[in-house]
Amino acid sequence: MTTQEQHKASAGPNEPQQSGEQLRQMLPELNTARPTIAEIARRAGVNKSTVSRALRDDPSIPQATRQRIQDLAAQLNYVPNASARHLNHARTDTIALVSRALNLDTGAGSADPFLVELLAGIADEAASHHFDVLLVRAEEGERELGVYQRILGGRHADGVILTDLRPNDHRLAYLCRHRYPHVLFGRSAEDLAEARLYPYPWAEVDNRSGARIGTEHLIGLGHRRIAFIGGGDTYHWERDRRAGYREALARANLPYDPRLCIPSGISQKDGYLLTQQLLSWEEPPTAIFAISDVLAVGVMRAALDAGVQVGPAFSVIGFDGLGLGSYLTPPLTTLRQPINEVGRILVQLLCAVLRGTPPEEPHVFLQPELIVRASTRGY
Amino acid sequence: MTTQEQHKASAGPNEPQQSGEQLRQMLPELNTARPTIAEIARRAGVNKSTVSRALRDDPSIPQATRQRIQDLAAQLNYVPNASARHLNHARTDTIALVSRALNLDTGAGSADPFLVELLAGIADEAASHHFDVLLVRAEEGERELGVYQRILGGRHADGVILTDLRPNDHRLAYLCRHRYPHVLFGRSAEDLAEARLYPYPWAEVDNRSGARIGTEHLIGLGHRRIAFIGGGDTYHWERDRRAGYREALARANLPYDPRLCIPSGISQKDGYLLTQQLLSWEEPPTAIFAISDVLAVGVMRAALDAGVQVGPAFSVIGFDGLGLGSYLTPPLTTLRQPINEVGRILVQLLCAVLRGTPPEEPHVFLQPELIVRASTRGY
DNA sequence: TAAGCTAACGCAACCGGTTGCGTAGACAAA
DNA sequence: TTTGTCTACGCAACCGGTTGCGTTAGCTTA
Repeated sequence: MTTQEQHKASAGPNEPQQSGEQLRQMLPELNTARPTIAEIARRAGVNKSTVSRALRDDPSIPQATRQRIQDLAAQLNYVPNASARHLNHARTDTIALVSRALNLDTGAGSADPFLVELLAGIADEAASHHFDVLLVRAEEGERELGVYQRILGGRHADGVILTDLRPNDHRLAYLCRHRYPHVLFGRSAEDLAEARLYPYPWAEVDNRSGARIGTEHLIGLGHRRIAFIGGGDTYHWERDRRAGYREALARANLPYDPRLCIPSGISQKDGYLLTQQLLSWEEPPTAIFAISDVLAVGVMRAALDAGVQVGPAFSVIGFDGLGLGSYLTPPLTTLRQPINEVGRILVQLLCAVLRGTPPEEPHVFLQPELIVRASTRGY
Repeated sequence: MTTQEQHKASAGPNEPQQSGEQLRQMLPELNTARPTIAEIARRAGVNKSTVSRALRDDPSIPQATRQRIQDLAAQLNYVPNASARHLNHARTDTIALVSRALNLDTGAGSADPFLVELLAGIADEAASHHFDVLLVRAEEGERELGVYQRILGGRHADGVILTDLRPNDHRLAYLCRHRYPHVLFGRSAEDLAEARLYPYPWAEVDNRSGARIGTEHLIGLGHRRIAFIGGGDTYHWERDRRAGYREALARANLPYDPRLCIPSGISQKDGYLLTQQLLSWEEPPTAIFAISDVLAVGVMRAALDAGVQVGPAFSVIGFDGLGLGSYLTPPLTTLRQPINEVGRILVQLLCAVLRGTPPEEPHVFLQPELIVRASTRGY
């Protein structure tokens, strides 16, 4: 319970007056007796197997009988029991998404806007493949692998989508060892010794190219002292974006100044504080590349508070393409990730693995799109 | 596929060169042969039933035997098959969340930031009750009820959480008729004829009180011509917020001017365009209550573009308490909804229903919290 | 030593579908 | 009438656990 005031329905306006006791008496028995195939068979005067076949439109059952049984089933509101079906087929037609963003204590502050977009893509594509989607919180430390054992070993799902990939991610070795079907959102095991033999597909947004393109955009505007704020060393996406930044500098023959490449947390507050520091330098940078839009928000607010006008002279660029970027003042230049698309593709790849027919091209790179707005271009 | 450029891994930098063909050969057989209880029984030289009991720490099995079997199971990496268990127990220990926000085409523009917070609360609480969470897209029209039939009738989940409640929501009657366990995020069937007999719990944020408090905040600042932008007539939350606005006016003996209460879509663009109109009036309102934070963003941008300073003289207030509100210029006064908390409570309520022991108080109102920022107060 | 009791475990049915195989019955051909 | 064929459907095992009840071995008690 939080400190939120919670009042009861009886105190609310115009609410029906129901106590828990009354409700307890009203609450119907749980509907435990749903019609089964055996029940339909009994009523139709045939064998279970005949019903099963009729419902699946097996041509060995004559059309008339089929129709009769189907009508009866519809009339009884029959729905096949998923567990029974799953048990037979040794499949559950379910895929799981494991995400850290579901944890309440990730320190990301408010919820990750990413996840919904990803989920929308996943849910949409999964539905069209007749798959259910299971949502699973990622655990950390000792219990991390236990999640996958429970979900895949226990057949809660047939396969799983991994996110938040790290270098030397030990989940990969574990999943391979147990032959648990999975796909990755994010680059795989290129740093594993057996990288070239890693057999599962992945899809990712090309973070390195995106960061390079963004940095080149700043360089093209004439900036020479470009700071890069953000990220730790934990996840691939952070490392890759930083690599893209350095790549752009190198291509432009600009020196890489480690003091300008600043590690940080992932909240807007980190962006705010670090930008304050940067602006207090004798010779501050003229542009800041924030590793995420959320960080960029803090960057821009710090500039605002310091009286620095964001635009061509002092440019800020973010990464992600979250909706909020266009509402900032000035609107934020950023690299938009096609998250929906990633979700769809991940499901397609995973379904292919589950069918045993991996796709022609198991490794999909999606290019982020540079969206130039006033935070670099001015009005 | 979008118009995004998609290139292949082989074109990416430093990527292992794997073709689909190679991968097809590498991809291990799906792990179909996981140990079963029968397998363990065979190896331990006992009966299936003994293994089953030993694994459940049944005291009728002597400690030594129990330990031996448990060790063997751990060594074989045994995980019980969920489908088999579910089939036995006539329970799946799974709850489903049905949400419109997962549809790609809801017209909401970018993804609903709500859902993640709600999901985080749900996932957290569900995990502590040992429940899985299934994510299901809401369908509309003809196929809407079919979703519930499939999920609950087919035993994909034991119960379901409904969102986006509407007046006369025919889903409620359907679920009651079939005795499908469910809880509501949002007010229930008070408009159903049998409202007082509706037996299922619900939890909701008190939208009416929130809107009233927000409006009273504006009135307290001296505003007399307060516009209310937003919402349609479809969902309870829209109607209730509007009702709260009117309630505050009535309590303050201010006239209700229908021209100031403007229906709209739910995107920031709607907020933008409607505010432009309002500002062009001969005698524009001095304050705007936007029905959601997203709309408020559009409102504030329109004011900015029109050269109207948002603050004490021209105040804007939103509703939701999304993280983005604090990043706006000026930061947005809003009513924060305790969404996480709602998620937790919904799960608690649903679990209670599934246990057959409904909670003492089945109807929970959570109060939104007024967060006053510079958009009404000034700097 | 036989009857009685309990601890320890096996047997088999069951959950709700699926499926390989067998067979009864209808009908045609010999 | 017998043999053969094909259609329409039944029988029973099976998926992987769970559970009520029965049985056996071992020990105590009369």
